[in-house]
Amino acid sequence: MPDPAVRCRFAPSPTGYLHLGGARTALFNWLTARHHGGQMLLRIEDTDADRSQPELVDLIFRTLTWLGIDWDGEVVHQSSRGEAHRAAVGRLLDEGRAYWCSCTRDEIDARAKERGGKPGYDGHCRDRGLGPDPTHVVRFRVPDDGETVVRDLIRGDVHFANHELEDFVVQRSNGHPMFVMANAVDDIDMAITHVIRGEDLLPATPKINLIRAGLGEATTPVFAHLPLIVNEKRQKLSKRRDDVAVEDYQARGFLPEAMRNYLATLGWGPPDGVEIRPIEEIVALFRLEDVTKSSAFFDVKKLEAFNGEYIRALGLGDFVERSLPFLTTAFAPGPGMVLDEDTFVAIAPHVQERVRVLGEIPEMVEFLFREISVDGDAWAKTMEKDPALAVQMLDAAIDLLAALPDWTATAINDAVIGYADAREISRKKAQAPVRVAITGRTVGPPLWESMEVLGRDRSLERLREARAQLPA
RNA sequence: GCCCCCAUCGUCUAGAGGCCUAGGACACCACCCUCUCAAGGUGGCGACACGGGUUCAAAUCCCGUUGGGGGUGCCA
Repeated sequence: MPDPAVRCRFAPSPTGYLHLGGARTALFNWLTARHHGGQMLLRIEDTDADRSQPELVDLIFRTLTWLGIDWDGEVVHQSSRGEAHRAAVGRLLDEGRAYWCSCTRDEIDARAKERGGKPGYDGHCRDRGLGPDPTHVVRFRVPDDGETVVRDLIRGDVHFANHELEDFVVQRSNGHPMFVMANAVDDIDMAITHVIRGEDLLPATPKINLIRAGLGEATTPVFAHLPLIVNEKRQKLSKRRDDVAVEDYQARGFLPEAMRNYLATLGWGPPDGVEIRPIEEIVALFRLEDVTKSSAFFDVKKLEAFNGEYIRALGLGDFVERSLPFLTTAFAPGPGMVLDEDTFVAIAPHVQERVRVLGEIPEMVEFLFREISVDGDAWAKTMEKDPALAVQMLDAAIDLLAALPDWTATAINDAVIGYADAREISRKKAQAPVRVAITGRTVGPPLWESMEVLGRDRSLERLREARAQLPA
């Protein structure tokens, strides 16, 4: 049911392009916000100055927009909230919830090794009464006893024993807040009601709740830790190993609505089982409570199937418009290259039902826009395997088509197929040499339509060229 | 090591104790259609990880085992 009080946020850190996992997180936040008629906010988590790149922020905005994920209000840049973060750390310090620490990583590790057992911080500086220093960090004093509970809409209550949590750093020695600190403070100030993010953040959540409580915040937001999107080895998608940049999928010719629709099925399914459907319906049906618990494999094959359906559902004009950028990229002006939009429009209906991604289009229609180079395998399979038949069909086609009164696909079909049928040559075999002569390939759009679009002169020219390369 | 999460066809999922002989989608296979390739149509293959409980009844609840994953930074 609608609840306009719902406030979600997507909080990427600009350390790279938008990746699949981030896009899915953004989408589920957006679906939740729109489902309830609440707010979808954006926050850039750029507290790690060394790793954040401002120019990547714009790319993230563009990619979200491409996916049709919009947001409300001003984007919050975490880097501009230093004052609020420092004030919060100060409050923790004043109230004895946090303390200054001078320990280096090496010292911490050395002590851990010495005492054996669990690695991690031992609370060495807890009661040393240290003050600010350019080399000191601030650590949160985690209670020794009790437990911290994370209420998660997807996973139920998750319990963490406080003694398992070490005194974690909330402020770096350079004065910048750590992720959990900035995250907790900003979520409070932005009045976030639903924190929807990847499951990898679940172990950090008790720290955030501890900070909230330490800051005197009586409530916690509703958490929803989404199942991870994994690769074929069932590992979390990684930028190094896997193809995760959403921009790359855009460049390959995936439609944003197909991508968005597919992403919605990763960890969620509509009650009626209808997977491919308008986003409005998904918004209406989506419920965080229904999100799956286990990780989901990103299956490009299935994405392609979705994309193919979306492409076929496009109106012709829309299809052409979306295809053009891929054609102009592939068919950059040059010698022997003429990209004629009308020509593409003529063949487009046949192309539309044959591609799964728009990036496949140039290869399929290349023969219309420049001189062909016959594929070696194609030539061998059709011309060299049965030269007699190839010669017969090519000669027949040249004669019949030169004399054809009307240059239409139907007329071409009747002439060539009529010839083949009369001589009991299988249609499949009869068209093969002609196809290779015309397109240079064994597969492609319907041949007769292709020839109609190519035109009589160019078609005959190619047939004669191919014929010339075969024995007399 | 320790903490946490997860476990239904190859994959994404439906399933909230009897509607399950476990449904759908993608993939795969076969056939039909057909000028190639697609698209479309029809059919097929294919799963409740294992072991204990609870119950008249368990894919569904509980416990354990096994397996997988995530986390364990002055990254986020």
